[in-house]
Amino acid sequence: MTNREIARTLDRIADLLQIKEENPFKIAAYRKAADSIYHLDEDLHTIYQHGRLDSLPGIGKSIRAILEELLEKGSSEYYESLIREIPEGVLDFLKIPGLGHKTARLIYEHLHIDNLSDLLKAARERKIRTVPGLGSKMEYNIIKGMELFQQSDGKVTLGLALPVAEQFIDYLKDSPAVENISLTGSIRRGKPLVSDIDILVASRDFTAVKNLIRNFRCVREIMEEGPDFLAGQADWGLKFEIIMVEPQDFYGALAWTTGSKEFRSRVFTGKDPAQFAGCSNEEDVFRTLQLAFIPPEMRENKGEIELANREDIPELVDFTHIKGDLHIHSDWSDGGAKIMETVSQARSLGYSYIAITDHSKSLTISGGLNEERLTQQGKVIDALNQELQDFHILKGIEVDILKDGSLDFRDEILEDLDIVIASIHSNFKLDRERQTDRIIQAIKNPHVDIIGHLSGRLLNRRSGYELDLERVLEAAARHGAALEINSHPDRLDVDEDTARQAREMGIKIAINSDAHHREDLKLLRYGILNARRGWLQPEDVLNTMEYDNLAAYLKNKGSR
DNA sequence: GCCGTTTTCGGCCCGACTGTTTTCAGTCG
Repeated sequence: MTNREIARTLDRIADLLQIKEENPFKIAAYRKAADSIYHLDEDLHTIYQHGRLDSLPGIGKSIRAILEELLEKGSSEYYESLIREIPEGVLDFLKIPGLGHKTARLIYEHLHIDNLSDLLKAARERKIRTVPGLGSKMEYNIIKGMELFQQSDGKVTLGLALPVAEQFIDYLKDSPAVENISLTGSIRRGKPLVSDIDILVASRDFTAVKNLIRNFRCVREIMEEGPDFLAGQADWGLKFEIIMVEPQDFYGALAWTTGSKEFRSRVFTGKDPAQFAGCSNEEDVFRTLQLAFIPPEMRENKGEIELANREDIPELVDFTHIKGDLHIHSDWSDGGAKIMETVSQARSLGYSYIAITDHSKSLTISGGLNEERLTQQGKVIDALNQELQDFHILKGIEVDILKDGSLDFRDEILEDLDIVIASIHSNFKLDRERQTDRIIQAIKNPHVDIIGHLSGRLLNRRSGYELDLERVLEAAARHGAALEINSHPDRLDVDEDTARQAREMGIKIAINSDAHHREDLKLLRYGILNARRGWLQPEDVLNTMEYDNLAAYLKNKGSR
């Protein structure tokens, strides 16, 4: 089992205990342990083999025993015993927004429903209201929640699919039967939600490749097989398809399979695949097509083909352009890492600066900083900056935008900071007009440099709040506020279309990790994919600036 | 269930919103 799967099992234990109304602190202990394992940057198997499970925070005697069982056998007796009491299907109820553990238990006990489709049926038949304490609103809630589900159409986040896809590639690439290998399809284009993992393999021995795949530990089931492909289900229920081609056909096939349906039909219709035989890279393929090379993320038929015809494809931002990360939490609020741990991680990524932007006081659950703690933190950062060579820590805050659009700190406090991100973390359900006014008021504050995760969406879980995007972008452009691409793969917010529109309006974008743990800094890769899908170029992105330029830019912001 | 530069027992992030109440419990962030 991977770290993420083990973390998920612990989380499910916590959910089951919560449905059983066990001691809340015991539940919290399982959640903490799950979180701790989820954010490890080392394989739990390795830690176990070195006898270091005890050293992990939040792992004591009981949970360690469960981990050992999971690592050795892939299952846990404790977990099995819990799902004998509460069927696993009841856990799915929790995916419905507004339906929590208590309600899940009530529905299961009174109606004996243990799966989502029966739940939907009961809601439609108005049976939910027969449960004491539940009413028609919950029925509406369930029906609405299921709609969101069905909209996602079985798609999963890139954050879930990409690591598994990369495990496939790591596993296959070293085999002598595999001469070349690449992601392809929507996952290669970096779409935030993908329906499956597509991988293209160049080989002279398809049988050998198929056997490799069948024996891969991430593969659960082979569902379909053809002469040159194998499709099935991997860990997490992820669908995959491995396509095999002869080595000389690899790059032609790669270009052919990467683009969206619309892109492919415009670029490849009527073309003979044989004409790409022997291409030694994708640039060759595009040359044969008499087009400038189009980066995979752009291949959506949204105007890029016209640009390629004119040899006018822009240079897109990539990781090598990134000089720092401007949205990072530390253990001063709800982050898991000390500031210096984050600094060392940032340095290993080649950055020359970071901004520490913890939560502000209203977000009590996340340990938001009050004025006093913020000042203390500022002094600590000043001292660290004295010691650091060739690296800078910006003093910042992710300040809450309150319900009325005012900020959680007075201007005099914000003024002293190097960088201010303003974000919404409450009152998601204001009407469009009020929500828009609220954000615009924050944008107008001269100390606000960046608006964090503008839409508030959580992919596959929650749609964003009601907003008049046009008005917000106009205000951002007028007042010189930047927008964030929050790189967390569950957010990717702003989305690619908004990023592209912002770019066209001259609004700067900051590609931020919103890291809460050391290794979360690496989530920036998702934000960069999103930025590239929005056609962003290095000069559009705030954190491609060298430190001195950025510092000057931020300093001038207030006077613009 | 975990943890301890006060502690091996007694603590452990909390406040707002909402729907279902008939004075509050459940959910969320």
